Amino acid sequence: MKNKFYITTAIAYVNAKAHMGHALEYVLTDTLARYHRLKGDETFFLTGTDEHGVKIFNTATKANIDPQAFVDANAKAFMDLKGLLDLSYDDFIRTTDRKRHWPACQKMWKKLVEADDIYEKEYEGLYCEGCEMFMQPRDLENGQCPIHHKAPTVIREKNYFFRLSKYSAKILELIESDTLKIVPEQRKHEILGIVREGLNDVSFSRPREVLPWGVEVPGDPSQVMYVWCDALTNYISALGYTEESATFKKFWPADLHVIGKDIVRFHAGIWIGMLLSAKVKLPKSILVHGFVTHEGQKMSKSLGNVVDPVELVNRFGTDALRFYFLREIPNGRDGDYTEKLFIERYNSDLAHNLGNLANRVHNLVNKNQILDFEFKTGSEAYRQKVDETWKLYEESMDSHNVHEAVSHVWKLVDFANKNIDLEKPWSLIKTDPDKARSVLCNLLEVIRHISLMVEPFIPQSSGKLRLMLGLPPVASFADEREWGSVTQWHNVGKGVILFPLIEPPKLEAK
RNA sequence: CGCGGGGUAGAGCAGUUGGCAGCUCGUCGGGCUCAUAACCCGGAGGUCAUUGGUUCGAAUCCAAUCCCCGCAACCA
Repeated sequence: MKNKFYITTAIAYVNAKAHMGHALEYVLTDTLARYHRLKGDETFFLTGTDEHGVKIFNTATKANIDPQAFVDANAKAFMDLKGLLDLSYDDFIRTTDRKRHWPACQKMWKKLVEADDIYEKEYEGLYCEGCEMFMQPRDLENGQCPIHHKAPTVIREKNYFFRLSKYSAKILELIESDTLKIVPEQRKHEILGIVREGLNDVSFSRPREVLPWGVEVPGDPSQVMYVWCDALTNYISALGYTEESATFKKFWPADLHVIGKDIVRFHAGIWIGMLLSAKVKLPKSILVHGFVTHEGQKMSKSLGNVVDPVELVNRFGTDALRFYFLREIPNGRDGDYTEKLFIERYNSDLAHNLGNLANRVHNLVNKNQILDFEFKTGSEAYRQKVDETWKLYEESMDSHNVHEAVSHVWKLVDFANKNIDLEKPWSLIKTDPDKARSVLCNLLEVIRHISLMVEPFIPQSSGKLRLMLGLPPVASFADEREWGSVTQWHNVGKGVILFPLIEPPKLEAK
């Protein structure tokens, strides 16, 4: 019996290019998807783009570009990340997809109407023309917009509202009981606090004059769906919610939504409310990640300290960036990026610990012409360490704690480095070749296990490692998870430099 | 008294059924020489924010205080 695993990222708003936060989310999600695939779960990994809204419409028209052409170009930049970050998603959904996405949104809307959860309301708000958005009275300074120093105008408009308040108590219960699991725990507390105060009904549509770029409300061409019913529905529209396709039936509900800490309330609140109302099954859990700061500061255009993930990949490579995110950023918390730390982590963990380990073992095997040998039983101590690592690794990965899983694997790398030093195969070669052979076998075997465990983190490097070992790429854990499951070492390659050292930046560069 | 998170070695962090304070990086000393000036071993470095309490014993439980950071309707 095969388990299924459906995992999603949030869809990216395409009015700007991808930043570190997107990259972090994609890498984290990709790693979990890869893990589940190797584990044998039938896995579906979805990502996509959010392409509607006033902001995008205005940016495009100001630049004299057709909105669709504008989002096409921007969405492409996000799709290009697949290669750059080595992402393994199965599908990419765009909210401007009129064939797949729009009908699903409209079906969702109709379901909400059927449940009597959509009602019409005259909305009155303070609108700042400069900001092009509604403002809350508490945001104003002396009745004026603090940015544009102009009094906002009072605008009245017709909106459809979604009766989210009706589901407030139910949602609270779902989160408290972990029926909808929110990890890490810290984020669960945060959202519980918000839900306990009671969720309010939310505006679900706006007049077409103010929101011309979006999905039409069924039965009322004068109204366009506001972001919620449009964007959140992507998680099911891509699977084929509209026609209740086989894919939809197989993969929904989602096993895991991976999102940033700023949108927890929408996923744990509005999205769940919508599904309850439409009588669609609920996602099982939500994994919340933090933001990426730069030298301890929030990245922002105004501070001019934005780090471009694409540039980092070009400079240091895909796996270097993937590894940094996974190794350095603890579950759910904000992570800091500094170039110094990035290079340090890479040089120390990847180059010196893992890369050098693989290199020295392979060179010992090659130099001493013991390329072709058979693996007997191996050392009990090594076997135990590997088994123990697998257990911890799986525990961490199964609870979506990738950061912890990485650190377990690196303890195994340390173990190997320590033992090669204790057993000194380079001198055993001269005194006791058989013993040397068996030591090297144990080490190769450990490296093989490492190549399996790191595949979800750094797939390219895992592939190179396998090539060195003379083994095919990792296909699944099941085939190779046991100690000693590879018995013949015929094609052990030469030691190559897996991770070339990165020169630390010159001081004057700063 | 809005809600939530946190204050542990130079930096970044672990550490709740209370029991001699740990990890990574950096730093200092030693070892090894198979390897990417890598790897291994050892040392130095902390009044665990403050104050009081419970206890044979508290980073860990309780009370109070100080400080930092998120969130409070549409920026991952």
